[in-house]
Amino acid sequence: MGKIKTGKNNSKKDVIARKAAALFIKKGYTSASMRELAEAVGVEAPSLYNHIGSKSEILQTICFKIANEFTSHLDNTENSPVNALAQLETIIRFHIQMMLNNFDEVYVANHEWKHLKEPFLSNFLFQRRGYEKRLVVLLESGIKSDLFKKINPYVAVLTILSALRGLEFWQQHKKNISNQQLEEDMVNHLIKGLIK
Amino acid sequence: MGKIKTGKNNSKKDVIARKAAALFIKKGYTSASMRELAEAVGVEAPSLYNHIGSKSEILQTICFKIANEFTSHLDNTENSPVNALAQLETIIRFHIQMMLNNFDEVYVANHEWKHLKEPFLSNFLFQRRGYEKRLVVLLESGIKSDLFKKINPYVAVLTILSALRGLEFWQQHKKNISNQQLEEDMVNHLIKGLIK
DNA sequence: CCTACCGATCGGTAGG
DNA sequence: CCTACCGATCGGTAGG
Repeated sequence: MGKIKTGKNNSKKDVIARKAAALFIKKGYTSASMRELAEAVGVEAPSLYNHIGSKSEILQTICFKIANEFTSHLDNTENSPVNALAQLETIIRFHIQMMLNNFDEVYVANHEWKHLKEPFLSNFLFQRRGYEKRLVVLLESGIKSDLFKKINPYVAVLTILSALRGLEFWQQHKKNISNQQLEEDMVNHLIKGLIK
Repeated sequence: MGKIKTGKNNSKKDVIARKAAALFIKKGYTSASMRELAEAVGVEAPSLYNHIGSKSEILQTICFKIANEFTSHLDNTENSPVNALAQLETIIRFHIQMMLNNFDEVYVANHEWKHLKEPFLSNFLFQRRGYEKRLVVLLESGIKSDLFKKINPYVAVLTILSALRGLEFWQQHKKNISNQQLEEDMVNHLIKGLIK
């Protein structure tokens, strides 16, 4: 009875999604052709359409899956009974873990959302903007509580989110440093700075 | 004799380059068609080829112009007689100024280099990698001089470069804060951290 | 700088 | 899941 699988993670649709994410990273959404994707999956191009609706549907699935994971983690964090500094640290660590453990999908969501079709494009941007605004509120509350410096909270959120996004470039260096140390050093830098 | 112009900044080739950068941002290199570019310039598509060699040549010009500006600024900074902290601050401020003043071209160089053709792709990555390595050396020297914490220098460089790149997203907020203050807050955050 | 047009490739469908 | 194929669009050329 080898047919019973652990969840749906090995269905053809999931294989297509995984191969698509890798291909979108390598070539970009527009340059990645359905024929190339079919070859990676091991079928002819028209056969893909037995499992998916369209090329853009694949992109939508990836982008919103990731966006929803970040949003729901933020929901949980905001409801936790710790102060703004501890909440911010939790969020930073979550971003680092997402980058390290879901690299392909996070990368695609960060880089290829531009190619979403309406209304998905507007929905995605709306959701991302909402996420950023909630982080700004968190920073503001930390400033008011005298936990943080009197810095512009928009600039701080931009700086933090951008630095975290930069973990995309980490693959190259992976060998020289453990994920654990990477996380500690980055959290430390973003919160406490560079100077002794 | 109104034909004498200030430099070559208004030649048709420059107009094409500027419109192309804006179009590459909006649609991505692959999705931006030469027909759209022609329309933005105000000619028919085949006429573009009287001024440029190919679509990919436009991308090459943009990417290497920006890469060379960063590299030559780093050359100058390394030769200046100040310590590692002051050098790092100078570099950070230069990145911020480049993002604010040459937004379109920096954005294209950061996002669309993937579509460069060989050998340009390899050259570009080699140059960028060299730039990053020189920053790592600068960080290491600052750590040895006890100016900086004992943090992993690769992580610190990644964090700083990524945060600076994130100024791409700044356009939206521009109204609420001056460029001057943006620069001070970001320099402050990246060097001294967030905590009081 | 234009009109006319080329071969290549695209996402996707028909039909079995 | 395949073969056969569609209309649309691409970057670029010929020729004037």
